[in-house]
Amino acid sequence: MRYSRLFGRTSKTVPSDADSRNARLLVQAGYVDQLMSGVYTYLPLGLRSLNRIKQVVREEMEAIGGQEILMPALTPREPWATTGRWNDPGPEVMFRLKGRGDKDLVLGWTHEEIVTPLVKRFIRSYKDLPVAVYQVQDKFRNEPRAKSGLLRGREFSMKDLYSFHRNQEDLDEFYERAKTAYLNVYRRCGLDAIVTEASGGAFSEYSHEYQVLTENGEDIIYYCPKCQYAQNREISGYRAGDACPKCGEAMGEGKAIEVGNIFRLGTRFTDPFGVTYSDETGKQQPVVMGCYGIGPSRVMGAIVEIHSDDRGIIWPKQVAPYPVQLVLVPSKDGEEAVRLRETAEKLASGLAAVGLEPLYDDREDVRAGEKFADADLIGLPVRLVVSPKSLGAGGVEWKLRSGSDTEIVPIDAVPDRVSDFYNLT
RNA sequence: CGGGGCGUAGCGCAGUUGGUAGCGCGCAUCGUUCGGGACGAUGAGGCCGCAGGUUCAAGUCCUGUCGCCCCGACCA
Repeated sequence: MRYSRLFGRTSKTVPSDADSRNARLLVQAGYVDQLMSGVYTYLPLGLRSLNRIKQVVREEMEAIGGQEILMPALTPREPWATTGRWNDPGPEVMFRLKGRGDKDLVLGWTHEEIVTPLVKRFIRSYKDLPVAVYQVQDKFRNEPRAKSGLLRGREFSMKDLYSFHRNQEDLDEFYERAKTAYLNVYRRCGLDAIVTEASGGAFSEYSHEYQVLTENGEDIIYYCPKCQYAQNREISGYRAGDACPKCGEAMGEGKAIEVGNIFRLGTRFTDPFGVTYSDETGKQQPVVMGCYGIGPSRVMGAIVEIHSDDRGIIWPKQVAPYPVQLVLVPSKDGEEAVRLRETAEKLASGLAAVGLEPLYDDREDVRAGEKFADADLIGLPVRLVVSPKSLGAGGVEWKLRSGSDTEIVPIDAVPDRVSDFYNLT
């Protein structure tokens, strides 16, 4: 992608209302644009990162047998009335609107009420179980107070997976696999998530939240630095320094952002919709259910909160919008300028040819300093510089965003070098 | 929903006791610069959030309203 043609731009200043770190950096670097409180447009760079996060999520969901579907965001009142959620939580959370004929409609804020009747249509026998379906979709929640950039929006991206089982044991077994899959997602996204016991609502003793420690978090958790056991303060009687119940180590207290939540729902939703199956004896049995949520947009915000410095974002490899920022440093010497440009163009297409299309800063009228500042702000993991200096030294300059060392790499060796860097993961 | 702050050019801001709007950045053109956000010159860009009111006259005073941010309460 030629930077000169990229829709969206970096800015030296940032809107005064973008106060959280992720909002400030993502707006300043041209990843997102705020439409209203808690609602953002994803610009090309932002959408690419968001899509890469979603891709990681999809791969891990598929790995545990999840099958992707897409349910509507526009839903009718009836199923919400069936489960009682039309009135509780009601309009405090739901966006409601009227359709033709004064019909009550709800914008999807979660999808148990939609997926459960859906699954009922296809479940007859124990042979149809277990089944797990998921979707990646924008959710709408009428937050009393949207805040902190992508961390708490009124429209936000959500992956919600629902699993259906013949009994509690089967749910438990799947639940454990989901727990692991979730940790894989966060690890691949560069987040160090802690599985945290949290309120289970009416359905189970606990749910599990995935919490990432950061000063900008909204939750307080107590966690064991040794064995990683953790509880959310909302259910916890612990205090900082208390002995971990699992290993005895002193527990820590920290602010954290919740990047996922998994629940054993039991028959909370399958009962009201009458979802049953025939067991081996032909007897009808209730279907047991679990649900599992990750917010890719919130994950994106959390990544920026954590992986950034005073100059900009520092993307983890897996979720960077492009693998490489290729910087062409302009030259005053006409002949040399042509040579530099040819080298950079060739390198850009060479990288693209092996699936590593760079963000290529081809701007002619911008000085090196500004290009470097933009590269730091945008935060791609690898920066390659084609300049009189680098060519004089026999190649292009290689630098990681996360470090300060530079080295000269021969031009022909660059695609392999970048490729190796990304294959390590 | 309580408390607080703020709405003036794309962004950041100034605007005095009321007299019809300015600075910086950015943008356009030209020249000089050229590896860490350069400099000079010229220029374009405004429903002063919106609606009422007071006044000869409102960015400025009054009332209302909408929006944004922060702290609470609540929540993936």
